[in-house]
Amino acid sequence: MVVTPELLSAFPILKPLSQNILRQLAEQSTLKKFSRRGIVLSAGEVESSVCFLFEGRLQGVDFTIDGREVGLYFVEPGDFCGELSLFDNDPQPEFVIALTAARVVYVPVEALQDVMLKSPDIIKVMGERLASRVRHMTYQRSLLALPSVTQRVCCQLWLLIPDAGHINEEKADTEELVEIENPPTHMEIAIMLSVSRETVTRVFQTLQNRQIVKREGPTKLLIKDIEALRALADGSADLG
Amino acid sequence: MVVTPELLSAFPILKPLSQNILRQLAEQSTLKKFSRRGIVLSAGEVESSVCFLFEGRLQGVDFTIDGREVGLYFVEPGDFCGELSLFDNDPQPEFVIALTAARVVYVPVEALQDVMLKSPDIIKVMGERLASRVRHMTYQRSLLALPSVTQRVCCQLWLLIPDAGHINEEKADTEELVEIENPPTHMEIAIMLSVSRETVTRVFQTLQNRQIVKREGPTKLLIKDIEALRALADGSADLG
DNA sequence: AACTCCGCGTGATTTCGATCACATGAGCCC
DNA sequence: GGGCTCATGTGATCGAAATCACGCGGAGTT
Repeated sequence: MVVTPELLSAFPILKPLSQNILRQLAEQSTLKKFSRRGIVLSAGEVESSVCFLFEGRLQGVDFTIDGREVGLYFVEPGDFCGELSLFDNDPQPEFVIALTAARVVYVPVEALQDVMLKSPDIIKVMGERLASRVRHMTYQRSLLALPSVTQRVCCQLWLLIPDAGHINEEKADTEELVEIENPPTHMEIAIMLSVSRETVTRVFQTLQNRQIVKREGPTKLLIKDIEALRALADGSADLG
Repeated sequence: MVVTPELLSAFPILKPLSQNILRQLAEQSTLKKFSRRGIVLSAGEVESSVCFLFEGRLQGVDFTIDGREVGLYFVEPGDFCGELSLFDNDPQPEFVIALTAARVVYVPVEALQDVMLKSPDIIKVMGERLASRVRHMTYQRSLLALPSVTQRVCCQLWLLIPDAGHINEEKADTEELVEIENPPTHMEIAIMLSVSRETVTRVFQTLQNRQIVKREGPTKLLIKDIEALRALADGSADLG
């Protein structure tokens, strides 16, 4: 499908580029639609693209030697994935699959590399992005060392809250209702944390009993008590 | 202590740089010695350096919310760490500590960034390096999902074998004795895999009973049966 | 409407590894 | 040498979560 420069400029990372460059990129890009479980990027792929997510949610997944699925990260709209191939020529290391119906813009790496050569800004931004990815993986790794599975699940849930960072500042309105659209399934959370699906279900069950979260239809999860969730996530409370 | 351009050129990543640039870098660099458990880099540090390891072994470590130590990666001589600060201005995310006595060259990020501006080669190499770090973290993450702790330990041990990659090719001489100098302690391996120190000890005990590995003095670990170790690592065998 | 698949919910059982509590022995520093 | 600390070795106990097994209901399909 046709990709317009306007579509590309919807992505923060591409926004600063000139109209000219955007047009050039757009020409080489394609828009693909995926339904749930669709494979956006395959591991081992040689000719690769950077995938900009327009709509939906993706998950990077890997597999252990014995075939277990491992969740690595989530991709939210406005963000992208597959950027590793910009930096080296090795194949894509992990799979990226669609968790919900999704629309993805594929930009060939070569096209983007050309742009990077011309505008050092983008190099810088891509470098920052990769660094941020490392930081994020480090944090995610430390989650796995938490002794309490409940705490792991609550931390992960916390990460799913839209711009969780800014919530700290406004302690006043803790009553604010936060919601997560199209939350990952229990299974998808489970593989992020290397716990069983049943365990995640049981944690969610308890959270609902305690009025901390609430399902609002099949596509929405309501966080009714942010403070309680934060306390569970940072370990100052537990579901004894 | 004084750093000479020759010392810097011992590092593969700096080797391609011109004598001029090396001299310039050397002027701003310092050499520090550490004894076991010394802190090479602190998390949260603002003014940071890239640390080139000349001798010894380092470990990147993080801590969970509840204070548990988490092992992230090992650094071998010729390699470096702390490179994240080259890409963004955020503080160093994890600690790096010396596992053995070590000699480390500190190169201030600003100096290295100047060099990067002038020679795009280095940018490229640093980008590749960061990408490789992501790949490595991804692999390490998938280790944590292995159901068998024995397998986890054997995989980690496999990663410690000097250039483990090339062993695949020479299947002929599987009798070759491989050795690991100054192997990490059981505790250091344990935190990499989020298992208890005792469990690591027990796995090693079994490996020694089966004549797969052998301690050779306090500073050397002998791999007596590479094939057996590989089989345990890839799951085609287990320590029933 | 009947069928199927998939995500969720829940109990019973079991097992593996954490934890605790030691012992032992090798450097190391006065 | 004597007394540190630190790495390793080992047994006993216990508990939390994996696994197994199943029910239930909603969404999509034919």
